[in-house]
Amino acid sequence: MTPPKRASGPGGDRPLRADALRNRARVLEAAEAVFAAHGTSVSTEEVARRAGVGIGTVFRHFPTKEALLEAVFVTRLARLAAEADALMGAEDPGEAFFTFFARVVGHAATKNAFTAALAEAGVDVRATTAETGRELRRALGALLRRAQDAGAVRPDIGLPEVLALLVGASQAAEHVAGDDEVRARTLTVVFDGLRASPDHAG
Amino acid sequence: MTPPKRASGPGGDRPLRADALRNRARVLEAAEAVFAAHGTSVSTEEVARRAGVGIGTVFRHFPTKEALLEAVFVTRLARLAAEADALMGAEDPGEAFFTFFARVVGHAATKNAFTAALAEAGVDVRATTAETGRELRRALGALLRRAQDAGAVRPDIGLPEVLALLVGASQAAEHVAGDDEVRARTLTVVFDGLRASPDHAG
DNA sequence: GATTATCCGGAGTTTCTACTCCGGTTGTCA
DNA sequence: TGACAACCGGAGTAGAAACTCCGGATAATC
Repeated sequence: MTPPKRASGPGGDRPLRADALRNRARVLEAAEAVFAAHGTSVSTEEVARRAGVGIGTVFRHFPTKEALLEAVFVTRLARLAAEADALMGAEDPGEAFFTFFARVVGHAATKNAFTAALAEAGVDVRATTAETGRELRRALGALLRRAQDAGAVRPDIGLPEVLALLVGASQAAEHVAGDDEVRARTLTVVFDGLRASPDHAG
Repeated sequence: MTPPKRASGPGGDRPLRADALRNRARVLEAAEAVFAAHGTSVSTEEVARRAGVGIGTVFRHFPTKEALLEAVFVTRLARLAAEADALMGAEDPGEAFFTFFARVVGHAATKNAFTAALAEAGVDVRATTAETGRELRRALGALLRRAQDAGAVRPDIGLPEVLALLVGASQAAEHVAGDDEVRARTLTVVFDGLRASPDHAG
């Protein structure tokens, strides 16, 4: 499924050496863990330490810190898009939609600084992020349409609203990270709002 | 109403000199504007420039950048608490509650980095912020209880849930800052969820 | 108006971090 | 197994930003 990574640049590049490939994966994994735990402001040196490699190695694979952040974000967004696609096969469209929503929010609750990735996906800053963001929006849009057709989600909202609510709910979940009951009740409010028929509120 | 500011420290301090008082106010105002426009990561020097004073002056009034940020946050939180108190006199409790909610979110839409202040109020990091945060929670709690007694807000949620939704909705609004229609529809979803009766979602 | 405590300005110091560079090491291929 | 290209580590560099310090200016007081 995944072709072997190649050195950056257009056209005919060589495949990466085995150790390089291994280190790249380690760095990415370490970066995700560190950024999640302490925010995106932690130093690149800390990421290198966590990955068990030198700083030079980190910067060779990701030429700037921003590129590293972007790579982490893209990884997460792609993972989410895949989850959404998987849920497209579910029998109950409404349940599929709300399950996905809850799962995204659940990730945000424990994994800090993830909201930024979601927000990024919505506004398309960088090129590669944009591509993966499109992928996620496509998948989420499909889930939403199916749920609306089944009458499980109000018909008067679109993808932008859902995306905004996703970002907001993730932030809210991060905010009440300690208390699972509060988080559940907060999510219930949003879900009830998403189900509400448009004529409900005079 | 406001007693003249005094030099920091416990016990018998002298009142500030007139120019010192003026500069302090200027710095605070400039900091709020700059942080709102470019985020809290802008340099203290930029704040000083905007305020038309030297860097030394900024650091004399606010010994660290963190103290400056905190002062800005406290100012905003206090302003919100006052707004909430003012709305306690409104005749329609439900309208008062939702008006306040929308107003807070409206601030966040244009004024960046304000969500952080709200979040801070919820978790009580610093001492002075904690005090003002308590004040805001008290006022918001009163608005909520009145609205619930009037049947305008579902009874199965408490202040923590509302606070989380406020933080989340503010983040969502910031995210769709460009599009007022999307923001309005997103807020409608949250409001409908807040109104929904608990047995609605069997 | 003279005196003095207070305050201001901004150059300088310290610290932190992203990023570079190259001698040494390791994987790859014949 | 030998030769070479690719890769690694981490000391070193550059730049930015928080914070300090003191000579000069200014407001308060008599």
